[in-house]
Amino acid sequence: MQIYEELKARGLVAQVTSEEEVADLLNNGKATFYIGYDCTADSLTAGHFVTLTLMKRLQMAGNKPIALIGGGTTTIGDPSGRTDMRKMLTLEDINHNAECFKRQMSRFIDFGEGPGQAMMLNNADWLLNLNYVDLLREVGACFSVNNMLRAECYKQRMEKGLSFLEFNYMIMQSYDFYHMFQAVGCNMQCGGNDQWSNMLGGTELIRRKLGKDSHCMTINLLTDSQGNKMGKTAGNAVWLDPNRTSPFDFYQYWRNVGDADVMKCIRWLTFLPLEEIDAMDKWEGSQLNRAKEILAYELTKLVHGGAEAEKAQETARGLFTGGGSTEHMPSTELPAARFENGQIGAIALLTACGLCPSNAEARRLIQQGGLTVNGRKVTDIAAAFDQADFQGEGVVIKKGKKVFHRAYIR
RNA sequence: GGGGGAGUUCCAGAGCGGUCAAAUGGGGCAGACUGUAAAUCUGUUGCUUCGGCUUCGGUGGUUCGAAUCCACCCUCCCCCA
Repeated sequence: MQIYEELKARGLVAQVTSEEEVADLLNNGKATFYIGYDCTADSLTAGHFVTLTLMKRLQMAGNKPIALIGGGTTTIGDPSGRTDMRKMLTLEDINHNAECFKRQMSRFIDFGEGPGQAMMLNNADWLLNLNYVDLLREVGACFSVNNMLRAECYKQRMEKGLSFLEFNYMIMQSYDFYHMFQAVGCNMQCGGNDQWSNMLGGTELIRRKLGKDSHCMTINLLTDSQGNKMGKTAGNAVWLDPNRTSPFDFYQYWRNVGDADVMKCIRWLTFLPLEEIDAMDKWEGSQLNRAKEILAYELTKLVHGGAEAEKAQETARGLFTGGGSTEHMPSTELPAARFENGQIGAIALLTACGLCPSNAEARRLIQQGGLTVNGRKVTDIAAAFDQADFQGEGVVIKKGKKVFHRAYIR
């Protein structure tokens, strides 16, 4: 099976400009494609992960990837599918974030000078020096405001308001494609399906200015069976940076996906062969727990490496099925100052470990029976623990049913 | 430029001088049930040294007392140009 057919079989492909031509490019290693990443935070998220795996798959099939860091476009902010305007970032923040992205991507993607190796570019290099009038004359004439306003991605903003700044995002993105088409022979753009209209802007611009064809392919957005975006917990992203989302928490996120979503995730995100996945398709009921383990393990391995994946799996098994080690669960070293007369109160312990943001919430948690320390349920908000207990391995705090944390002192 | 409307706690959205830390729904968290799933049910959901303290776009003002009234400002929406 060739790569394009495999992508389809995995259910990834959403839209393509021309199925025939895109398949030809990709299957024969003729594509030099780019995927853009706006650096609005200092870490990539699980949301970006889907496109990163796409990049890797296409690279493995012999195509040349360009990871485009949006150092320039981030200064504008993509309004696609958003109901509010993004916070404006300073140039320093953006540069810092771009550096972080670069480091993370290098874990998956093979960058270098060779023919199949990936390039990394930053659109700040060409966007930031554009001259307004020149730009208007060069590309402004190629865009129809009428069409732009009709674009699906602005739909929500037509009610809530769309600033001119953000409206220009599409033009900047189109310019990127146009620029790279000429500068580095980039003939294809890939991205999430929410980017479709922005992406078409680029092919249109290239056709108008240069009379040449270029292509786009979007992949489906990763949503659960309810239609909610995946890769978020309580509105917070699941990060790829181990300091933001520990490998254990990352593992747990995927270990906990719903029954209805496991196989889809495995198909989309892992690199397991399709035959193997098809065989798992028959699993049902509690058997799916095995599939969830596979999913969590495979993804953790991709993002954090095999050693971390082993640790996370071992820790999770230990915690949920008894025994096992507590060594690799997220932990906090308590400073001696948190202890008073050699003790720390239950509420202070929860806030010190970042398990509860306020004393009130910690108190509530305890009163509602959601705290277990070293296997013993704590229901007294005045409970206190001896400093000596935190020596060595420390104590294991369990918040609710699934959040484990270790607190220790040196 | 002219006219009309709106900004409320994580989100949506009530409240329109005291009984408002603010209805209701969603989301979150916790409990029960379970398979570390889903669905369902229950509780909870500003902070606090539990005396209080700070919230209803911003700044001032009226009042014993304001999310609620007034002035100005900011932001957004709609209609006309």
